[in-house]
Amino acid sequence: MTINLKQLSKLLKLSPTTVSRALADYPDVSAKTRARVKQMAIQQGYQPNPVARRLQKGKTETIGIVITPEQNYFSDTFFIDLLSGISNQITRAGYELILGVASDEEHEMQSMRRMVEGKRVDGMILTLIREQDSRVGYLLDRDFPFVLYGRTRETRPYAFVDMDGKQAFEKACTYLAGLGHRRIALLNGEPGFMFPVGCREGYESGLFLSGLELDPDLIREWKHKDPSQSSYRWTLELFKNDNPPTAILFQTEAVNGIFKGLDELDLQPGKDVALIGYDDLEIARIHRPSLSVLRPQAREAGQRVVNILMEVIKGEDPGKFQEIHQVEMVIRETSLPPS
Amino acid sequence: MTINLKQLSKLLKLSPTTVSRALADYPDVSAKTRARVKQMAIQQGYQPNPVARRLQKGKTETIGIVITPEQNYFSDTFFIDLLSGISNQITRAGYELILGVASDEEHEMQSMRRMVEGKRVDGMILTLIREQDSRVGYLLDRDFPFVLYGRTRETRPYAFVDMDGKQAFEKACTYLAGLGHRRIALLNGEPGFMFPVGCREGYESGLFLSGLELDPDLIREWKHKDPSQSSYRWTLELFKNDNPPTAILFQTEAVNGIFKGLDELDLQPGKDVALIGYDDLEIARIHRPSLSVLRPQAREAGQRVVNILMEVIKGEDPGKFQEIHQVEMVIRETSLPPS
DNA sequence: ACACTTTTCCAAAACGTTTTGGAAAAAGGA
DNA sequence: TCCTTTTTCCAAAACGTTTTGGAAAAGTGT
Repeated sequence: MTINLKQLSKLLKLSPTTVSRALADYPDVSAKTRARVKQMAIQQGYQPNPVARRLQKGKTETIGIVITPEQNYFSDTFFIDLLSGISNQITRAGYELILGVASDEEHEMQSMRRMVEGKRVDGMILTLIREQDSRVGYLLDRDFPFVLYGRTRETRPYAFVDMDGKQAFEKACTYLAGLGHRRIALLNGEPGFMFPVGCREGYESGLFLSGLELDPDLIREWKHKDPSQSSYRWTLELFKNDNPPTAILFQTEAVNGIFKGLDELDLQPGKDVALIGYDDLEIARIHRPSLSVLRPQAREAGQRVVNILMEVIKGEDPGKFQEIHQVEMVIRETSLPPS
Repeated sequence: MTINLKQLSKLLKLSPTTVSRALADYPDVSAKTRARVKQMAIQQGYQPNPVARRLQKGKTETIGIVITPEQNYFSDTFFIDLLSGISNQITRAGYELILGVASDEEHEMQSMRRMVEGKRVDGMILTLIREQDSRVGYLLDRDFPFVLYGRTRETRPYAFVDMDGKQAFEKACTYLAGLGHRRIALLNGEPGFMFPVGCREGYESGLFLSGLELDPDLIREWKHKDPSQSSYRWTLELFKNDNPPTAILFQTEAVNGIFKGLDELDLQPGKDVALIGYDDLEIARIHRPSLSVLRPQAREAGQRVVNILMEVIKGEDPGKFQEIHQVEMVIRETSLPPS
């Protein structure tokens, strides 16, 4: 069951060299012996020891990722889809995915340093990127392969895959304006992180394209640590306004607080206030009325991240890989014209 | 930055042997040279190459885990807490955690086999255990180290850490009965998985201890794939009963459906129907009224799982490690006497 | 000064692969 | 047949550690 190369080669009366090369389809081994070797390998259940191969090849065949639960990472189906795409693609490449779980920014860095400086990975995948992200500088400084899911403020070239949050929010905003909405609010993600930046740009651009004024009173942010709580409070405040909104754009993650706030104000989602969320979580589909959403293709993005990282590890110029993926809009029941 | 043992030993004018042993605190190297070696190692930023060490030691220093997103794994803060405990303890031991993401039972097995037969891990951690779980038989058959979070139906001894779901539901049930509830319903997890078994046992035992009759009409199950949808429907059915319940026990994961159902029936949670959920998720804390819950200590459990796995890997008898952890009850606002 | 013990160090082997640099065998060309 | 080319194989080295089994040096007691 746990036969190794030497034993296998003895069984075949061949040298380990030839067996190794036969299995790797080198041209300098005859078709006949190659077939014989492969058959015996299968019969004996031979699997090359990955640790030995890694040592010889000078690669760990391993990719690292660090997640931070406190930032509400996993309440989001979106992230598990991303992770699923990442994991499957890594497996397909014969690599391993090692996971770190860090409670805060400091431990996040610490976990990454262990992987990088401890020679435990060939490359890193970074998610939930901040506007100023020390991880990016760290990796660029030591020329270590990595790919971002997201973007950051950094002048040096680096590889990333990002969703076009700007275009998505612009689309949602003009759509609502097209329905006749004139007061559109934005409940945006926590400042400091990068993804709300695009959302806001798209929102502003959408307003502009629709000939609407931007009203700072209609913009709020929710906290990562408790999306529901903060969005609940912001929703209540929003409607204290003399001239309250008739529509809200937001990240779906924060929807529970909005629903709760609207409920308390006796406003019906979809009827009294139009809603479009960013991310197609379970709650969006099962809620009545069902929630119109912007739907990023997380799985596909995860696969792209891995494919790009493999290229970067091979030595390709990271600056060549900067992808911005389109986001689909799914119209359901909460995006009606104003009443 | 990436100095190796040979170079370091040359710098110190010592043999690699001595340097290696100095760093590992062997007694056969003098205190003076040990200090000298350690200082130089730090100064040069020497980190032993883990791949080389693994090859020599014949260990991968790696633990595997496979998760399945479709079973709604991550909507549950509980699981990320468990994973957090696991990850941190593994890091503390100098090991790595490799993650597989599988879409279904078949890929779950496939992912595990790759890890085990491909010699990629020293041990496995299994979660979300089924009553008949092929993974357990597979690992027992080849005598491969593993620890379950949960239990299964298997006569051979194996190591596990489990929550005392039975005791928890018994406690919750007798508590509600003590408040005067006579009709207590159970909305339980999907059959086939092991954890609902304990919940039901505890429920039945709690009824018995309180002198209450068991009414099969008050028991329902929700589906893993869409907890909210199925629990919503069951809730509606539950109250079609001539003699409807005044209290419901359930896994917190399914709470959204219950809230929605009660809302539709114009029943107020906590007031018209007492509720106690299993798992202290975010929604339980932020909902108004806040949800009374049974709170398992997921983080601690994760740490125990790892510590036990390390012992099993060392060769200890797995049968010695069978832990059942108590579950705390947190009384909030949804566990009042019947009105 | 001698034998004996303890301390301190190290050369060589081992872990299981892949790669390098040939060498032997077979095939091809005259 | 003999020389050349191509095909097929393999011995040895290498990857960077840890462990094994001493050997040299230093200390101890007489």
